[in-house]
Amino acid sequence: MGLTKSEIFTDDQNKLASLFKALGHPARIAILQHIIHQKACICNDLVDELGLAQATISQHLTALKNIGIIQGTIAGKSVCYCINEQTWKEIQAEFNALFSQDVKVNTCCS
Amino acid sequence: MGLTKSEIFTDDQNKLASLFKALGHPARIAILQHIIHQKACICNDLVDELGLAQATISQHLTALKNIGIIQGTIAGKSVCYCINEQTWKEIQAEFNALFSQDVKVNTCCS
DNA sequence: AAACAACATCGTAATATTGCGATATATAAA
DNA sequence: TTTATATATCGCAATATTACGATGTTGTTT
Repeated sequence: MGLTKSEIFTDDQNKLASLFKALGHPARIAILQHIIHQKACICNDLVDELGLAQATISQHLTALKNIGIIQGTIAGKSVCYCINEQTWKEIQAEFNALFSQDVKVNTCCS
Repeated sequence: MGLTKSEIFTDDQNKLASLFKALGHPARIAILQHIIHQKACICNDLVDELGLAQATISQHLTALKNIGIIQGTIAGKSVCYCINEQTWKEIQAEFNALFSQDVKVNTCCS
C-alpha cells in the first residue's frame, strides 16, 4: 500500500515521526547545516553548494518549512531562510524527551 | 527518480539522515516506546498492541535493527527485542551534536 | 514597459515505502 | 513425529518520495 495508518497511533507519535521523517534526507541535513553555518542562506547558494536542481532544493526547503524548523523572509529578489529558534528548541526538547529516558536493558538480552 | 543522490553528500550527512529516516514512522516510534516501557518485548505483543499485521511489525523491527538501535535475542519460540544501549547513546550523541549548536538568527529574518 | 533574476509550483518518470496475505523456518509441546 | 506457536521473508498492490524540466510568480533593473 504505501499508506501509513496514522489513525492507529497517537498524535504525539505521529508528530514525532513526522519531525524525524522531515530530517531523514541528506539534502535536508546539508541544507540545515548550511543555514546554521552561514546564519542564513538563499536558495541559489544551495543550488551551487549541493548538486541538485533548483526545483529540488526548493522542494526540500518546503519540507523543512512544513515542520517549522526554518522560516523564509523575502529579501529583494531572494528569500532569506533562517532557523526558527522557537521551533528548533521545541524539536530539541521532543528529541530529548525520547532520548533522555533510562533504557536499562532486560536480562534476556545481555 | 525517487532515488536519493547519496553520492553528493558526506558520509556523516547520509548516516545522520538514515538515522532520522528510520525513526520517521509512527509505528517505529510506538515500537521503541513500547520496548522502553516494557524493558523488552516480543513481536506478538506488538501485533496485539498496535493494529498492524505481524509481517508489517516484523518489517518495522528490521528497520530499527538495521540502524542498531534495537537488538533481538532468541528466547524460546519468541524473540526478545531490547534497546542496544551502546547504539542508543551514539545516536543520542549524534542528535545532540546537531541540535546543541548555537543557532543565532540572522537579522534578515527577525 | 520590457527584460531579467530568484524562487515556487506543476507535471511526470523512476524508485522507495508501507502494508498484508501467503509461505518458510525454527523452536516447543503433545 | 506430528502439531502448534512465533517470527522472518517473499511477492505484490497502493501510495509516497525524489528529482528535474518547464512554466508561473514576484520583485528588480534598465
